[in-house]
Amino acid sequence: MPLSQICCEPGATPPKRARRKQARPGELLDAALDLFVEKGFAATRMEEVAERAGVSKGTVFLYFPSKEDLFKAVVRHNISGQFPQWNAEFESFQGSSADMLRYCMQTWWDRVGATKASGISKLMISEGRNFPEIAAFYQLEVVTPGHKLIQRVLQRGIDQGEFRAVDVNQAVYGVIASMVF
Amino acid sequence: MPLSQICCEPGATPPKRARRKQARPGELLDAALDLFVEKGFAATRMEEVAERAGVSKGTVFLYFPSKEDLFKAVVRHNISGQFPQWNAEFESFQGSSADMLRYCMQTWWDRVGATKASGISKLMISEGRNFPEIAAFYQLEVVTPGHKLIQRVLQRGIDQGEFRAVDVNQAVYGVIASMVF
DNA sequence: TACATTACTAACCAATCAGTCAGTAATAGC
DNA sequence: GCTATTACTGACTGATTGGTTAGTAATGTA
Repeated sequence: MPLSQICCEPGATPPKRARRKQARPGELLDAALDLFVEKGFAATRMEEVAERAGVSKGTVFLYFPSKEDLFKAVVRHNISGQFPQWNAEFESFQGSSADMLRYCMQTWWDRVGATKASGISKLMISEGRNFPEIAAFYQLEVVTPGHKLIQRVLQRGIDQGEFRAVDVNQAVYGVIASMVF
Repeated sequence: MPLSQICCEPGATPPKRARRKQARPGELLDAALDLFVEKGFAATRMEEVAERAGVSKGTVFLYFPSKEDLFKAVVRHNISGQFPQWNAEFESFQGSSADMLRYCMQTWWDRVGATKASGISKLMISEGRNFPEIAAFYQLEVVTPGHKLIQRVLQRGIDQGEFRAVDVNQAVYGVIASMVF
């Protein structure tokens, strides 16, 4: 069912130019996520994003100033925007560090690994080199925070005598690798 | 030293428009390999290839009808063109299959893995999806023949009682993985 | 109903780049 | 030297696409 009909009674002629300021950003982000994951950053055209969201190309630029900004917004909306919450949960977590590590990994898997958003990571691997600006952004907002969070969990386990005192940075890569695969 | 001076005595004014039909294809292939590996397929411009080879853009299209054809020629020149020789060596190889496998892997490493050409494989992983025509070509001319060659070596070893009778297709992936990493 | 505001559209612009071609200069044949 | 051939050039074209903007229609307010 086309989006334009969701808000209208069946049979009613949908207006050609609906004004739905509230819903646009989310719909554009969803359309962009689909297309970026499916076709990559470079191959996704802004007009396609617009078409899939049911608006004209100009409207996309009304909500996002550039293609890069749209992509960044997609990453924030689907991945990095969750770090504050995760960090807060880390602070208040009461159980063992092993449970906490399991919880972190499970949460990541449910919210990112098993969703369309996982395609974003693959995308960065393949296209990052061609778009340094975006690669730097991804490093800053996803890679580094993720690394730091796992690091803190492992360090907590070591400090509390739960884990052996291995090299934390090395161990982080082990954890990440097991999630990527 | 600019290529245009190699063939001229020092001090002589090099002609602005040298005619060197013999040397052009090789020089263009070398320039293209460097740029494709360094910047990827999409990001490499034909005019850059021309510039690095010391000719104008038009000349590139004189020797290669399209960018895709240039890329295919690079792959053939650096990788797949060696399969006929490798297959011939397989036919006439007299030693043990284990030696043969070692020899295959060593040769691959010397001629491809340890050279710039290895960048082509990485390139296909990252850009293959955006250029189906090229991906199909690479599959047909590199992946499948390589797979088949290793398969034959392993099968020979099993037939002669040298190797255990494992699943050949699975084992091929093991061999390839050890070379890729 | 009349007017003001603004979400939205579509035609447009400008930059990029693969591919073309009319013309030029280096060589070959005489 | 003179003419024919052809390797080579570089200005051009056309298609693509990110981004702009003048104008339009939906909505709010009175």
